[in-house]
Parts: sequence; structure tokens; C-alpha cells
Amino acid sequence: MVETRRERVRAATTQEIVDSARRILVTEGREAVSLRAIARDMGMTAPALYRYFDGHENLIKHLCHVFQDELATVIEGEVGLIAGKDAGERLVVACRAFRRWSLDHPNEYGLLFGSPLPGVFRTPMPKDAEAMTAHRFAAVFLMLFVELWRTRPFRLPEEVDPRLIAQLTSFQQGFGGELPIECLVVFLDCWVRLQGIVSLEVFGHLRFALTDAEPMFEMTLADLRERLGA
Amino acid sequence: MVETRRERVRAATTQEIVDSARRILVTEGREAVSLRAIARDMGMTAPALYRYFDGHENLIKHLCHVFQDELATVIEGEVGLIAGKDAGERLVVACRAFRRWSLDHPNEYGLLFGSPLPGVFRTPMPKDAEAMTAHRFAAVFLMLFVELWRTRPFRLPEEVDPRLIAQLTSFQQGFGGELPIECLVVFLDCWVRLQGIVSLEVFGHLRFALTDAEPMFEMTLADLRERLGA
DNA sequence: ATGCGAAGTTAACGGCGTTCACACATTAAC
DNA sequence: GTTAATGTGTGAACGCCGTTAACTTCGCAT
Repeated sequence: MVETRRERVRAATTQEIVDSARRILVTEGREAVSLRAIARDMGMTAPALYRYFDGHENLIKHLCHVFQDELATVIEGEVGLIAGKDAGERLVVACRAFRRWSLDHPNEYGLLFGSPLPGVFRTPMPKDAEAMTAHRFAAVFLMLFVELWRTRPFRLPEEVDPRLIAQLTSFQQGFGGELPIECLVVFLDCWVRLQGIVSLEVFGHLRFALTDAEPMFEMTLADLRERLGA
Repeated sequence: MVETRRERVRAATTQEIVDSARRILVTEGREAVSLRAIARDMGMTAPALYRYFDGHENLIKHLCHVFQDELATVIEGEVGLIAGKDAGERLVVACRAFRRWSLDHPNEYGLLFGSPLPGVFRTPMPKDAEAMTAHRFAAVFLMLFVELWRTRPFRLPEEVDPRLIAQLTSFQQGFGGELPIECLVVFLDCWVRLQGIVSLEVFGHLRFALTDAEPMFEMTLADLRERLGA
């Protein structure tokens, strides 16, 4: 037996902790996700949670990991439904799926993309397992992007700043190095626009002008589509 | 005498509270800004702060107000230094000033543009004084935008979604109504790109690809410039 | 059957926001 | 100039929080 009874029970409890934490996050907001509240919700006491997570901060980090994973899975699922179609079409679907999940899960989104925990501002990029799954979400888009470029190359920018080129060469080699750097520049630009509009909409920072940002989002999407030559 | 001694002392203490709070925010991060820490820093006790602010949350809100104001003032100052120049040039300077302030004050930026406090997600836009100064920052850009459009009109998009038009008419009438709605659409698009790249850079969400986002920022700026026909 | 380790408890420490009763100084009214 | 009112700050207390330590209990392998 690869999995003992102990391990099964432990895994179930761990899952229950995550579920409780998420329920509290959704219903009462980020500030309310305390160890004591989670334990109370489960009929336990707070110190018991230390058998499963090394303190409050690590539990929150694990939650982020779970949400990143769910977000990536949801997007991959939506894209998978139209697996036969053109990469541009699938990219559009991926963007819509990202926006939808974010709007449907504002508190989870806030945990993932809101202001990071203190001390993160100037530290270098961590390289642990958590960081890798943080990349899984971006990787979905990047892969579609690569495929789009290969099947139907789009116009690339001329005169890219050499400093930008220099920075991106290491990133480029991170996945084979078989993609023009200018293509990565276009990717980053689209990435910024996508993240920007979703972030502003979810956090309500567009309400000074818009009551419903969907038309604006679709317009941005059409713009990106055109730029990528679809 | 328009200002009694009492009022002067009170104003000074209020200012000292804000200064202490900001110092703690900058040096120890958002989580460390507690009433007790502020009071300790000032040589007072926490309950005394209730004579000046109605609880912790309101003090934080006031801090946001102060930062919004400073940000707007800084940008206006930078723009004022080249008051004679073309509106496009001044817009570029305003964008750079926004990025610079945000990078120089990441903790303050996080308070302003990070995930909002719980319960803000689906509530309508508040209309109080705080919200107005929240607009002052956006207003700087909007005014430059309007001037740019008037002095040297740029290409406007065709086929704007009627739903978007409908939403923007009320916003349009908010300041005279003498601007084409398509122009507001362009403004919002630029706004999203500016906010997007600054937010991603400050929060470190571009580090998976870039070590220094400045060239990318300048490229985005050049792109916006071209779109606005400079 | 025994012993070991995992899981959970209670108690405690210090920190937090907040409230309340109280002391003190300043101001205002007479 | 005395007195009342008002503003400003303190100390104690309540209930929340994260975290640690000592202790119990139970499952499981030898």
C-alpha cells in the first residue's frame, strides 16, 4: 500500500484546512483569515494547525499556490475545449477565462495579485517550487503565444532598446531559445495590458469612469488580436 | 485670529501622527502600521490617537488621502517645470513622474493601488471628499489628455461598442461634455497600460522576465506617444 | 503487549484594536 | 478671578490575534 491510513487522514485534514480558509476568505475577506478562525470553523484549536502548516504566513502562501494552480487549470480547461482551433482564438479564450475567474473570485485574486507581503519589493525572484507554479499561469499564455507566432508570425517591432534585448536573452534561453526576442517584447506588452485591465476592473479602479468594464475589456482584446494579426 | 492656539497644537499633533505612521510604513511595511506602534513612536499611548482619528481603518484611509495628494502634487510639479512645452511632452513627463514616485515609494503605492479593503469589491463608487481627491491624480492626466486632443487631435477609433458609449456619456458630461466619447476610450486605454506596467513593476510581477523594467516602460511610452500622434 | 510518534489539547506570552473611567490642563463664562 | 466646560492624554480592561511549550491521547509497528 503506497498510502497508509495515517497519510490519508492527514491529507484530508490538510484539504479541510484549505477549504475552511478559502470559505472565510471569500465570505469575510482577507483580514479575517486567521488561524484561530480557521480552527474554530473546523472545530479545532489553533495550535493544531501547526502540525500541518508552519505558521500563518506559510498557510497563506500555500493558499496562493492553490489558487494559482486552480486559475491555471481553469484556463487550460477552457482552452482545451476548443483545442482544434487557431492559436489566436485560444489566446482570446484564455484571456476571457482569466478575466472571468478573477471577477468571480475577487478575494482570491487580491491575494494573488494585490500588494505582496512586506519585504518582497526589492528581493530577487525566488526559484523554489512555489515560484514555478506561479509561472504555470503565465506559461499557459506564453505557450499559446509561441504557438501563434510559429503558425502565423505577426509583425515584430523594430528598434527595440538594446538594454531590453539584453535582459530578455536570459529569459529567452529559459525555454529553448528558439523564439525571437522581439516576440517576447510583444508578449510582455500584451501581458501588461491584460493584467492591467483585469486588475483595475477587479479592484474597482475603473469605476470612476465605467460601471461595467466588459466592453472595454473586449475592445482591448480586439486590439491585441489585431496587433497579433488575427 | 482665525486659528486658536488649540487648533494649531492639534494640527501639529495630527501631522506628527501621519509622519510617524508613514515612517513605520516605509521602514517596516504595511502590517506594522498599528495604532500602538504609532503611539509608541510618538511617546504616547494608543487610545490618545482616537482623539484625532476614528480608529485604525480611518487613519489608514487618511494616509491614502495624503499619499494621493502628494502623488498628484509631485506630478503637477514635474509637469509645471515644462509648462511651455507641447501637451504630448508634458503627458510623457507626467507618466515618468508617476512611475518614479511609485518606484521610490513602493509601500505607499501598495496602500493606494494594492488590493482594497474588504467589502469594496462590489460597492458603488463613493462620492465623498476622499473620492474626489482620489480623482485628482487621474484628473492630471485627463486634463493633459484633453489639452492634447484640442491642440493636436489624434486618430480616434471607429466602431466603439455602443454599451461603452452609453457608459461613458455620463462620465463625459462630468466635465463639460465637450469631448468626443471616442477620445475618452483612448484615454482609458492609455490609462490601463500606464497603470498596468507600473503596477506590475512595483509589485515585482515582471521579474519572471525582466530585471529592470525601465526600457519596457519607455517602450510602452513611445507606443502611447505614437498612438497619440506625437 | 509495549513503546513510539503523530495529532490535538490547554495554558500562557506578547501584540493588536477598542472602550471606559479617570486625571489634568486649557479655555470660556460669569 | 473664580468656576464650569471642554479638550487631551493615561491606565486598566476586554477580546481578538500568532506562536510556543508542556501535556495527553490515540494509532500503529515491532
